[in-house]
Amino acid sequence: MGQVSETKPIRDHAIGDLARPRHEPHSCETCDVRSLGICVALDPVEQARLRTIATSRHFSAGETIFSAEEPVSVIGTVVKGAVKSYKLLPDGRQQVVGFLFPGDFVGSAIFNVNRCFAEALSPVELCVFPYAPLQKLMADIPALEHQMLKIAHGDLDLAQEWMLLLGRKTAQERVATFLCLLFDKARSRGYCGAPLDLPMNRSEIADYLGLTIETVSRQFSKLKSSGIIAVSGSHAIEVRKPEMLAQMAASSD
Amino acid sequence: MGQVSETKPIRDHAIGDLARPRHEPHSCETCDVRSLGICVALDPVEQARLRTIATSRHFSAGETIFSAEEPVSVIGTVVKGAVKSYKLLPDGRQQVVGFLFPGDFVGSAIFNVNRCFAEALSPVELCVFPYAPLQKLMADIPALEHQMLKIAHGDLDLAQEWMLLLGRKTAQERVATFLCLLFDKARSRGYCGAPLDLPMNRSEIADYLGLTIETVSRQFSKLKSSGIIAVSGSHAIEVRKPEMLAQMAASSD
DNA sequence: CGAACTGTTGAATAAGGTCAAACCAGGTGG
DNA sequence: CCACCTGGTTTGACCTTATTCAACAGTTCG
Repeated sequence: MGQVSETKPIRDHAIGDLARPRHEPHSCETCDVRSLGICVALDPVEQARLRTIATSRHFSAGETIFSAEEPVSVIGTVVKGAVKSYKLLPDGRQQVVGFLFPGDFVGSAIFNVNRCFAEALSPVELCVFPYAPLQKLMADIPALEHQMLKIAHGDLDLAQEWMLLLGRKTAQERVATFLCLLFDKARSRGYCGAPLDLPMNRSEIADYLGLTIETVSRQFSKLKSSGIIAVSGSHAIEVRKPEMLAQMAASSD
Repeated sequence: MGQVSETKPIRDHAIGDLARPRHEPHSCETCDVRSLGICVALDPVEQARLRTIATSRHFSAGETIFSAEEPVSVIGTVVKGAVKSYKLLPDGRQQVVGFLFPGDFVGSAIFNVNRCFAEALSPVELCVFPYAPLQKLMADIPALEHQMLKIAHGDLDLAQEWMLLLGRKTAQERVATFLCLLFDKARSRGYCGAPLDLPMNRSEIADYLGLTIETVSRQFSKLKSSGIIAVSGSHAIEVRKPEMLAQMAASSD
């Protein structure tokens, strides 16, 4: 062991954080992710209050959104793009603890120091809530805090499900589980049948699954040659036999 | 891979659940774990309200407290003993997602179906809150819900830290991290210097660390022969060189 | 068009798993 | 009180899976 996946080659320019303009968020009425995440649970009045503190922030692909051990700077909902959340070992070994998509919540409203890193995988738009005002709103709006609790428990269950994957599944099962997860997520958000778009590269998949890029690549090749998936250009994947994939996810072959 | 640790040999008699008497909890004033868990955040009046719905339940060593996929039956605080929380794969492979000690919260107040299993490792006393009344209290007492949120975020961070361990650490680092965790926990609760008591067996440690019993045993032997720990009877461990252990936890050797 | 990545494939290696035997401690019963 | 049994634990020999190392192919972009 000791698989160090070279941490970020070029795409890291977390400078200009102060200079970056903070826009008003796009109107909540037209927001794509209003039906997801934090807003679902709020009535229109509460939603309006939340909106008064919200700002929109953009991050370019590869940019660090926040780092572990630093004071919490960003809390909010992903509106566009994809984010990876990860932890590091002193020697650089990396574990991705989650990929976040539109509607997902990023950052912790509870701790005041970040426990993990977050990086934009593609151009990302975030609907951000500043720390102190959010605290106040959480204290004021029970539905908001309750929704946060729901999200936290969902995340916890997902993390524990991933512990099962990392601790007990084979490489084949891990890759199958990963693709199933993406497939199901896409389907639940109105997947039309077109190939899935993987916003992360092989190295990031490997760091999510506790494997090396080579092993991930080999497993993809296997799935491809058995006709379960079709790959075009390594970032677009079409799931041809979802049932077989689901079956492989739990019991190897 | 495919390490199946024989699931519970004899110690499982989850019968008599209905017949089991539910006692009034011991007085909160004398409760050992009042300063931990859910109660810390509450003022005396709130604590009293929580007490009115609390009952005390006992489980014998090896008894199943609840099972995944079943309606939530038990939510509460561990008062005495130790609990393991775990997930299973269809073929019986097991991943322990957490060991719970006095003061820790067991069960989810958010889902209505259990996402994992819980089993008593030793005779356990739980301070249990029935589902519906707890929901009501959570809605009524903001401090209670906020405390739950804090706990959930703490658990989430721990789970993600464990993902890092399971995905990226070597066997040696895993065992060292595990012992450090127990050692730190013991110290934070007034550890006197006596040997640590491990309420779980090697198989359960293995299922927590994503290893086999043999590997765990070998790593223990290594630590023993290098004088970092001293073992007496396989359930009592004395940490002789905490600094070295801590160092091994992050970077192998 | 070529440099620089990113991804794929192959061969060799090592970490940890599997299988099996020995060991040990705690409980039982003579 | 001690021999015996039994389940958990340790240790050893061997094997498998995934990693490592290395070469090659495909993309992307200046």
